[in-house]
Amino acid sequence: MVVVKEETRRGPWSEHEDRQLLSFVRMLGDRRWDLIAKVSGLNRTGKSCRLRWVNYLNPDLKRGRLTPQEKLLVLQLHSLLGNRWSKIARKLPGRTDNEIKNYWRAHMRKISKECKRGSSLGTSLVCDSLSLISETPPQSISSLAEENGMDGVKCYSMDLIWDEIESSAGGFGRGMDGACDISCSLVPSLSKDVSEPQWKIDEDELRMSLLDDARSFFSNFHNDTEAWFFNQT
DNA sequence: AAGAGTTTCAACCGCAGTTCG
DNA sequence: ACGAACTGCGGTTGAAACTCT
Repeated sequence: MVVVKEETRRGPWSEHEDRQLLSFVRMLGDRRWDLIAKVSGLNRTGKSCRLRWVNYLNPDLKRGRLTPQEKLLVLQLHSLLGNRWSKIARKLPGRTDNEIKNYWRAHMRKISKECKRGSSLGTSLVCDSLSLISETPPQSISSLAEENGMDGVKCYSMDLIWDEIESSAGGFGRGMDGACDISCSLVPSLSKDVSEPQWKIDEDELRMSLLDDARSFFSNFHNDTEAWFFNQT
């Protein structure tokens, strides 16, 4: 006799499954996912149930695109926390780590594409990202860092920042093949998240203009103040 | 109108950390 | 103290929706 083990269901959730999961989460809470998976008869893994709840069914979730304010906050927090999406998500009530991660990747893709094209939009997007980071008041960064248990973080003055840009770039990350890599340590996460040669632009000219644009951008915003950056060690 | 290219979003996977017996 | 089971996180993928040519 052959016992056929029913395959665990995968793929998109049906409305019926959603309703079922919802009612079991109400009964058992949103912690015991393996138990929920077993007793609900959903034939899904606990992991899958948790994910569906966290990313979709949880009534506390906000629907729709991130607002401009939320986008700014994501960029600021990412500059501080790196790819710790769940930590970033905790600062944006109603948003999930998945949502934020997706937004960040889309944002980076946009920048890299524009850079590839060599358009000024690419430059401005990069500057936007840099400015968002620097607009965060030092005090709030400090408190955020403390909250997240990041003691010993490194603060940068504007001078240091520019030193770093210029040195890391033998100009802007002059890579092995001489291409432009603006994902210098100034914005550490850029290089980590963008796969492929997405930051590579051939023209030295563009490299210098990016640098100039960024420099003038910063000088406009920071005549009187210093921006603070953190490096995780 | 249609096909190609791009973006968005939901879901899966593997791994690391935590809990429990 | 140890190992198994469970949970949470970050990276990745793929399908659907949307936009462009």
